[in-house]
Amino acid sequence: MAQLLLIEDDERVRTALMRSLRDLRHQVASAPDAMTGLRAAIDHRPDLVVLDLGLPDLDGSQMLRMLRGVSDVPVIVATARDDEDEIVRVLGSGADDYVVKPFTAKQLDARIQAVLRRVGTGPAAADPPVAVGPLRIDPRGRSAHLDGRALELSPKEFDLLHYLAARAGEVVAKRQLLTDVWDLPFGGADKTVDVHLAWLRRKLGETAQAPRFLHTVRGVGVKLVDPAGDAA
Amino acid sequence: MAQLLLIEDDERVRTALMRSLRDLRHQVASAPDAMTGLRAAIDHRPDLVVLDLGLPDLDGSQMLRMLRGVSDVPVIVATARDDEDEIVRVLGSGADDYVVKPFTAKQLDARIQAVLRRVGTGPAAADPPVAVGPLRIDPRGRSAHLDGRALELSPKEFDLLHYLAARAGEVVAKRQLLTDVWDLPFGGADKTVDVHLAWLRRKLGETAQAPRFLHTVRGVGVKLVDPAGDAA
DNA sequence: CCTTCGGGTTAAGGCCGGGATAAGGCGACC
DNA sequence: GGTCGCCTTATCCCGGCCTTAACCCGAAGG
Repeated sequence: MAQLLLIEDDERVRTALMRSLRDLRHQVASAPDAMTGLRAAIDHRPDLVVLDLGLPDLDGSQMLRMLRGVSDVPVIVATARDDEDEIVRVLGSGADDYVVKPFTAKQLDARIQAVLRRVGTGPAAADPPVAVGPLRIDPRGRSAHLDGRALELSPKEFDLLHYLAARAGEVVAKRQLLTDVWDLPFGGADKTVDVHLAWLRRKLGETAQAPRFLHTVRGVGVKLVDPAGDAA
Repeated sequence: MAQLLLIEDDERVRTALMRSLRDLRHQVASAPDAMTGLRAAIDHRPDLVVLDLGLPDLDGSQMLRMLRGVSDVPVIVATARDDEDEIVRVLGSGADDYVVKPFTAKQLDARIQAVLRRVGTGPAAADPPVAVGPLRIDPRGRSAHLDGRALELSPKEFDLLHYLAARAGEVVAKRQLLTDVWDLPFGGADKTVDVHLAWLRRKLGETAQAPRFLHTVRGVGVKLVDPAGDAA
């Protein structure tokens, strides 16, 4: 959803984060050190930079100043330990937000969305409403309407519906839902997804036998389709 | 579907895998050791590298770092034994995924598809829809349409139809179908294929005596052809 | 002309994935 | 501290799907 630049020296963390952020629909470039990161920031013009503190070649505040010299791209810093002084210093140097390790990709994504919305730049700033046939979903207001009538959804139900609606027509595996919606990259029981789907179906006024939006694809997952559209 | 580089020292395994991966529509180059592999990675610029651990001349993590020095090509490592430490170490060194021997070509292909889709590079990232005459197949939504009308297919039926449609005009042996669609490289009864073909024919509105799409070639296998096209 | 073999079709049975409901735990809010 | 809503987990059930088997037909070959 947004062009990101990830500056992180630990290769393990870097590749894992890139992977997860791409799953969450971002375009991600990365750099292992400050100098490469600066060059990438100049070349790629990202919407936002995620900057790990404790880089080998430059300290965080210096790096921030150099970044700011290049552009006014918003920056989220990631700190290893919960060092209040450093956080204060870094926020004073122009960082827009911070996250403390360890954190999940979903948590970071939430910060990214918030920062982009606040600064009002980048594609993710919009977080646009989704419409699938008679179903309208407004992420900003966390409200959903079906045929003009408001749906009363629990938090998880809303997230699930939003996630599926944003990928309308595409089959999504339950495990994928557990990682992206539930933020459980490893554990978690598929059954939980089934239950929430059942609740959603009830509120959407449909049954599993006569689905309107939520079609289960046996052995694979579920997909949300426009009942009127031909494209399934 | 993608340009692969297979680095594997055991010649028997290497040739078998190359053959299977080519059956699954990949272009495969191979190398028997780390140094040849590095050169091939530089020369061929593959979309993805499949790297066997336990090469004679270099250990896995070293090899990974050198590969990463050459390019940011995604890597899937194949490990002989289920050594958790080694897997963790290797994933930390930048591998994108791993498979444990013994594995089937289909299992490896599934990993390849997943990795390419995740990193968003390579031709296989798309997993494009297939059209053969009036028959349209959408792998993302796992839906198939004939003359604009949706087909209700079971999971195996869909996989089978998709596999044949992606190879339209080409005769495929039943044994090949058992390995690539059923993932049964050794056992399995050809009859199962026959039964599924019969079901498919029924749903496609054709009979074996008057075939429209599915033509059996006695003693060899089946092929799916465009009824309108001259190419048979 | 008869045998053999590959393929087509239908039926039966077992397995497994998914639907539904209920109960329990947990945190939030009051 | 109490109450309420939400999420998770467990259990039961049902139905579809895949496999296997049996029988039939037609073609190829002796």
